[in-house]
Amino acid sequence: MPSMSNTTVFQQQARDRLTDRGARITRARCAVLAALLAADRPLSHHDLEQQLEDLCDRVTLYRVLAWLVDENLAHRVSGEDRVWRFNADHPSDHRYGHGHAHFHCNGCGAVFCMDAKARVPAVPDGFQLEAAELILRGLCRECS
Amino acid sequence: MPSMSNTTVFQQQARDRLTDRGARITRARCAVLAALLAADRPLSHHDLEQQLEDLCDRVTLYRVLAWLVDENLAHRVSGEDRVWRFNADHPSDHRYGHGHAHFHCNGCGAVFCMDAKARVPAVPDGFQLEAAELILRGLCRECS
DNA sequence: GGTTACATGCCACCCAGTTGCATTTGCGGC
DNA sequence: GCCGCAAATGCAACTGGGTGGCATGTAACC
Repeated sequence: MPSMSNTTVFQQQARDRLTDRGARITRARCAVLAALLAADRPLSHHDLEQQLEDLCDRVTLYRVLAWLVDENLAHRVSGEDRVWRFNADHPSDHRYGHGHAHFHCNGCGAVFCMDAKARVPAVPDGFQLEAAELILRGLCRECS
Repeated sequence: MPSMSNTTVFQQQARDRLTDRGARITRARCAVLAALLAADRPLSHHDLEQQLEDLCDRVTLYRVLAWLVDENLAHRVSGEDRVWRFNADHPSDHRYGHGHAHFHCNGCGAVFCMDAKARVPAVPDGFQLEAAELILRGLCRECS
């Protein structure tokens, strides 16, 4: 990736993902997916709203995010602060495995993806386990 | 506990806890704490509101719950549905250890406490780990 | 270029939780 | 038993994340 700006790289990646899906290429989808791909941690609706300025409506942003999750292009992390954060799924480079742990910073509220995975325990009879999620809490680099 | 109804037992337990703390005994606190003690799983604000009918105001309920958490008489579980659920802490019988796993039912949304505990992994340099939480998802007995 | 189904913008709304403030109430002291 | 006061409660209005409905705009196929 020579003189191409990072932004453009992610924009292109985003477009490629969308065309792979046979989905409609729209400004909002490209921008949101590119932002998620570029981010090193899950972004909240609020984060994205700021980053994208008024590229699209608040509601559209919600809908695009929901759509991305639906299409398995992103996944949703629910935080202690009752806001959802979104991560682009990286199928090519599996930076983090599926069901990887999330670190929630008690200081700034940010969420980070970790390599660690949840070890799946046994559950009582009658319960059907489908997924396990490991949540870590503490202070991130900035807040320590 | 002979002819004493369960309700009364928990009411008494609740009163005892409050007096231990040297805290003021109020109708709302007794009722809420008793309800939590009697429950076999974390209760949401909504659950409690229904159960207590109009024993107290919506806001008071929020305040009592916050106070109980503050006093370490209860703890809070955050669910996927963005509502908080509350569990009485059982210090005498440690039914569940601290930091025990929670099972979230994808069917009815209920949350259950489990014996299993999170295994604490290593975190990257600069991060300070304070707590680990294990979330299990699937179907509960009723929903399977 | 024209058509059409899908995406978007705008509106008003819902729901969980909070804040401010006036009123009530538990409880220790008389 | 009664008083006084701090603590708890009730009420009303508010906040903030998220949703639903519907008219308009637009990507993609022809």
